[in-house]
Amino acid sequence: MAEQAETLRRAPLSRDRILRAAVALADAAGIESLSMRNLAQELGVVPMALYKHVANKDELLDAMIDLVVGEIDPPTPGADWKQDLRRRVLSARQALRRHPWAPLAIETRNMATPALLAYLDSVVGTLRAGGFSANLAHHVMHAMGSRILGFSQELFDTARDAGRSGRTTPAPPTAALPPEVAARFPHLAEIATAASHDDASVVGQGCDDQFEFEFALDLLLDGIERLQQQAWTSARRTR
Amino acid sequence: MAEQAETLRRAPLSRDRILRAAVALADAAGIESLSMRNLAQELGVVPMALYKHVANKDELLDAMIDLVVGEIDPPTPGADWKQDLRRRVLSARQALRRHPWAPLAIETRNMATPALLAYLDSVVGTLRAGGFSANLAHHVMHAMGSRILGFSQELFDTARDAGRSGRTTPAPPTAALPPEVAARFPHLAEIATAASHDDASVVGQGCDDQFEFEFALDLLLDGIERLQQQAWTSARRTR
DNA sequence: CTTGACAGGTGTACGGCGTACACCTACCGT
DNA sequence: ACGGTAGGTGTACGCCGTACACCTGTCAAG
Repeated sequence: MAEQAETLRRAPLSRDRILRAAVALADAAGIESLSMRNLAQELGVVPMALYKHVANKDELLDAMIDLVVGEIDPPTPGADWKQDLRRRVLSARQALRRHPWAPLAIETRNMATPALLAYLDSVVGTLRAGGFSANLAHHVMHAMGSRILGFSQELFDTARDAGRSGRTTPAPPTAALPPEVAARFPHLAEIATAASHDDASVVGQGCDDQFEFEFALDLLLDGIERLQQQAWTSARRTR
Repeated sequence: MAEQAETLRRAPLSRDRILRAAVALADAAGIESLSMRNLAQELGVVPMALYKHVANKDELLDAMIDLVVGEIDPPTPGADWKQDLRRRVLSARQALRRHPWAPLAIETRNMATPALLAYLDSVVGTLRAGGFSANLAHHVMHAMGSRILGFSQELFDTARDAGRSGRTTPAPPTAALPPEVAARFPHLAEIATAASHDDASVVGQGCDDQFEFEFALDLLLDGIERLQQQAWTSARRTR
């Protein structure tokens, strides 16, 4: 009786509700505690109920990724390719930062979800419209690698285990190494502390992930721009 | 009796033997079938026996990573930073290609194994010796990202699921997309087929991962070199 | 030579996982 | 009124990592 009432009280299960709950759970508690059992409990339902709406856990993960990728800004048709690409990559970064589990999930999956393909396709479209040859566009996609999705496998990533163990405390950005480590790896110790971002006058010591990401992104984009101009020049020369 | 004989026949277990067997198993059967139980069976031993030599599976994985990272070429003290860095990154790539499970394992771990730190430290050392400021070296490490370890999360990676499901068949490099996909993502379809690597005359159509990796690597290294010269110039100017 | 500590392999067991399969039940179109 | 079906349930299986008690062979100290 009471059980019936509860059954009636809760919203009926649906693929959409499951996906939302899954993303919320992964956001809050980390991807490693997203089990079918936990998720079901979160929804007030028995684990096997989920399987009436998703084929299995892999499909669930794919759908979650698509949800996140869907948050990335659409392209701006008229715009300059470089600006537009930069903007979208940073938008991708924001999206993935809202869901710290996503990079790991993306890398783990087999990498062919529809939303992901659509995003990549649109990026290539921007390049082609910007005058890139199919060939050069191909190379550029490889060169950008996972950075095109807004992450770069930061080698010392504070935000990274957020994808595993839940929300991080804000955490001082990459504090200095423990002294015994610093002693054995002097060069790492040196660069860990030294990271002012302008020529001078930056308050926060330590490492600003966002700055580093944009630094690398612009390094790539500038190099790519040079390549494109080269290609254009040489095409003109042989005309 | 027979059991005793067998016990005596097999070499005594040791941390080293376990690590070797674990790497071999992951190489041959994929990281996902490296379970403590499988590994123990491979060694003709009961699962719990392993725990006399490794603390737990995480520690085992860390040790495996260190083994792989240890295969990377050491630096050449006198050499030009750019050449040396290029050579070592390509050496890292070779090492990780011998163990397709390693990139995923590295990304999954918490990223602080001794051999890895030593490698990174030596790379920074090369940069510093090459005249990079600690600051610029820091940025460069971020810019290189996982590429410094010889992989780059190729977005369509044929070799990638080798790390999961075992040795791949040689496999034609990134064959064309299935037609219904190609129709929905025209730009992807276009660049999937178009990928000649020189200006002309390349026999194999399709995508050569090694070429793409070096392309991106050189794009970065060239950009980095330019930055360094800039820094040097401006330092000279203000002298 | 005895003894007792200890290193190293064994057996059992627990809790968690994904999910196959049989079931039950409420609703809906005929 | 009734059969089908969509959707939630319960049980169970085979994996996983690993805690814990146990056994056994080796070897140093008495």
